[in-house]
Amino acid sequence: MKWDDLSTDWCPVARAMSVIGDRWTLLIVRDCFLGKSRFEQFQKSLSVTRHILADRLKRLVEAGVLERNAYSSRPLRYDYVLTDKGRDFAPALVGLKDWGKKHMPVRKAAG
Amino acid sequence: MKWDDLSTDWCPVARAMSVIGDRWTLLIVRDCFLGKSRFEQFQKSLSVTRHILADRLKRLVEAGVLERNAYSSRPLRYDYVLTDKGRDFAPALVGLKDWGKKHMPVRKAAG
DNA sequence: ACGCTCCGTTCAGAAAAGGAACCTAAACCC
DNA sequence: GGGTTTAGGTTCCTTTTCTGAACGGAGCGT
Repeated sequence: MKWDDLSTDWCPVARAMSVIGDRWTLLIVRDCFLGKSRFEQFQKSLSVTRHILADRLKRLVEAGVLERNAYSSRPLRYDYVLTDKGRDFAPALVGLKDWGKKHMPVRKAAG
Repeated sequence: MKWDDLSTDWCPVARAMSVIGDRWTLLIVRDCFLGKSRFEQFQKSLSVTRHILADRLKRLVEAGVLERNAYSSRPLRYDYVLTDKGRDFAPALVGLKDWGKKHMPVRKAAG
């Protein structure tokens, strides 16, 4: 199965993964829920390379999860905000958060 | 940020992603919920390369999401079943499913 | 003995990610 | 008006990861 084929899979989980099933993509969406919206904010928050960040933002916009808006016209700057589709991702994010909170305590190793 | 560093991130979503935030890992877990448990079953279902499948199963076992059990001792065969930690992932999976169902209809392109 | 099933492992080539430097365009600073 | 800073990318090269396909081992049927 190729990555792109996921988007037409019979399983809705697989189709969801075709958009957010990436190392960084879901964390970008999380950051959006936490109020971040700008390239530099994501980059500092995630320490992801600018290269990858630009790519993932573009994909999220193409997928309709984020919207790219000019928040300043004089220096012409863009930011990224959640669409309805993106905001609707909240329950899934909460599910992941709850699981992480319960089953992934912050410790390096057992012992 | 490195992949491994996610497991000690302050954010529980990030810590969750350190385990299941991979192309295939979450789909393997989904298959487990759908009753699959054997290497060949996962491989046929996901069309993932055997190499990667073996690696992801090992990680899931190490993370305590799956358990590796011998289901046959004479030819000595193993399968993988959800632990409590793994079963507890159900709500997150449902969240992803709902979002995929609502926002990722099965069509190639918008018309 | 030969092939089949099942669970992997190994290897070469392709794709993706990482890291750092560079670019544009305007603003701000003196 | 020249140098620096801010913001949002892009480009390049190296390293890591993934893919595809073949191989291995251990039992089982015939």
